[in-house]
Amino acid sequence: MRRVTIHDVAGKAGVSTAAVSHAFNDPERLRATTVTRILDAARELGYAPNPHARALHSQRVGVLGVLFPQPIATVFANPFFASFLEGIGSVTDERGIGLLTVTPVGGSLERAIAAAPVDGFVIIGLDERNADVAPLRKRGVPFVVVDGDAETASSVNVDDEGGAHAAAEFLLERGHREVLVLTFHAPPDELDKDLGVRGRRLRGYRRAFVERGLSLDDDAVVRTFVTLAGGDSAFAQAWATGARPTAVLAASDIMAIGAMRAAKRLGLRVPGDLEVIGFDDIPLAAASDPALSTIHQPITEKGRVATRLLIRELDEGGPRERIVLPTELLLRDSTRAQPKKSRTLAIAKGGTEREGKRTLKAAAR
Amino acid sequence: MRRVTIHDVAGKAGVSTAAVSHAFNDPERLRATTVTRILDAARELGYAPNPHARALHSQRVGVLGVLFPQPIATVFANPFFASFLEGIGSVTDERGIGLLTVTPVGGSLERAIAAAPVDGFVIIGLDERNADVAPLRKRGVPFVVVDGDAETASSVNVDDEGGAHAAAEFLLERGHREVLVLTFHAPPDELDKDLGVRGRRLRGYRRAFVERGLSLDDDAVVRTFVTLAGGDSAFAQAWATGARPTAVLAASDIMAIGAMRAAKRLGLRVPGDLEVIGFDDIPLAAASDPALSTIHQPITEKGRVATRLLIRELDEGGPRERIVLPTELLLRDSTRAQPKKSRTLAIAKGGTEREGKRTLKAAAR
DNA sequence: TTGAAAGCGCTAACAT
DNA sequence: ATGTTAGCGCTTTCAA
Repeated sequence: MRRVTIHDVAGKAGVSTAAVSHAFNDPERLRATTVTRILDAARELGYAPNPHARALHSQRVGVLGVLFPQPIATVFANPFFASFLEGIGSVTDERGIGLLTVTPVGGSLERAIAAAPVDGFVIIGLDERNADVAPLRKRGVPFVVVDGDAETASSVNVDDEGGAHAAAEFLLERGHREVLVLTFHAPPDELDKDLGVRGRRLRGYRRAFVERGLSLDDDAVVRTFVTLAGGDSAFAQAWATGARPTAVLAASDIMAIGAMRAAKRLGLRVPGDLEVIGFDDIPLAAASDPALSTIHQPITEKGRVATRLLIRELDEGGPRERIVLPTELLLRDSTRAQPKKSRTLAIAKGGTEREGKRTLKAAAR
Repeated sequence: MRRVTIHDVAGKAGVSTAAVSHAFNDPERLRATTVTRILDAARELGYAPNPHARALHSQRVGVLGVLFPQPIATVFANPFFASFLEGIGSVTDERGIGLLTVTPVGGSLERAIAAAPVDGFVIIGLDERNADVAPLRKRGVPFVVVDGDAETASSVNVDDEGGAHAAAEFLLERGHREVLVLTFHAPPDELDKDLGVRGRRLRGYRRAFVERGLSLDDDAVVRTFVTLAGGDSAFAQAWATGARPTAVLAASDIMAIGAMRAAKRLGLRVPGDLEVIGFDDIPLAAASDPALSTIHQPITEKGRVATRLLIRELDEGGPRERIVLPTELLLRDSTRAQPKKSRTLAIAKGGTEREGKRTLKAAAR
């Protein structure tokens, strides 16, 4: 069942292949009757242009890649990424372009990057300094970095440090002194450098302590997996080793929810005996029981912004930008009620510098 | 910043383009020193083969498409699809192939299908009879149908009717007579034909009633959106119009969870005043409060099976298969406890015919 | 061991 | 208005 090509159509319609191409791409150039004849022939034959040939010629496939530094199964299992992809998808969809998820092939991103039929990449959670980014440059397609720093490409981040600081500050202000901090395991290549999102959030927590003349002890900081089970076991284990926290700061909602589960099992009431603040505001946060107080970050918007940036760069070679979206403390039911007029207590400062609280855009470099 | 091509490498290494190609794909053919020289040149230049050119020639891109008949934003927002994609992704990942989500472009799937640079499609929720499937044939690439019937392609389904029957039977057996059934809105092209998944589940519920000499009244069946809000408002509205159900059968978990939310708001206790059984067993079902009793279907496995089938067809032109995976009633806390030795009460019969309860494979047609 | 050259299917500049 | 033709970048016979 060989695929029918432009030649077959040309033959059947008694014209050249150029005519067929024109009939599809620029019908005005041809006499109307010819166009009809060609289109009829195409339909009868069931002709559809070969996307690879088209891509080869036009140097454009109409597909964007989203690069994850981890197996694809773990990304779809993660509500955070689902929301992020939702944002990306909403703009690719509206522009009629495709979305390809790109993940390591046999452990290496390089092969995956080289082989991906895409016009550009959105990369998430990968610092530009990362070795995996080199192949991207080789590939010669534009990319934008999300949740990571970049010198030579546009980037989209949120104010992780500000958000974390707001969360810690809230708890400290209320008098908590026994606070358990749950953070991610460091990625293998990063070790203890506290780079990226994890480092920024940790710095935010720590700064709030320091500002009050307190310190965040190392044994109050537990690193674990970014999963329900991770948060659960981390809390349970801390408890088992004698920790008696009155509050939890979790660097991700899913870990926070896990910690709440463990706390409930240990007979603690949330927020009565234990106040908990997560990070991210994934959809599950609002649905958990009790509903999780958290640092909201605009996950979906982040995907949208990054994708628009990439498309603009593709279409017009637009300037690089460095965007930082705001985060905010969102109080729900895992913290004890305050005045509670608005659910939003504070909007963390946008940008790590002194810019206002809205989107921060830095000029091209 | 023009992309470096095989010609550049050939020039730099002082060989022909053919030699460069050989160095990469069949180094044995060349003298070792030549290979090294070529590879060095390639590295220095930062050469990476153009995936489009490669695809054009080999008629293979190494990418599979997943076709959704709906906007991409709604698919990532839906936990069911996330699990499904997780299954697909786990096998594409392990085979080192890419995953492209394909959704309607400007309302039409046809353009999207024609333009997608893929070697084959997994299509979900689209009956083969659907008009949108014709372009797929034109495209000339193999595809497998999930959650839909197919004559000319392989298909993967679950025993929807059996599962639904088991759920209804469980409730009826316990004496419930006022049962509210929540089902999907019919897709526009399907109208009232009760085709596909929706029809099969509804038939399963109905059969359980009929078998006991009861009937499932039309006003006990509410059609709504497959969302939390859909289930919530459907239940609330039924209640408002005087319905006083003692049990709910929901054709999807998310609607079931929505209904529970509405019930709680109305002061009903689940499962005390109201027993609820969902369908699908999405991850959220286990995490809801109370944990949702449901008909488990192997969502992730379905994705895996479909993808393996497709890859086999691609690689070896394997035979078509028609697979039906089993469903089972899974009792958690939204139904009142029974003996409760095992959480699994019954395994619905696999297959709509009389096959056993394991995977049903029909021979090629 | 290496290279020349013919495609793969399509587009578009340039004829006619 | 329609056709000729030269690529796009790579692979792969076939010949040298």
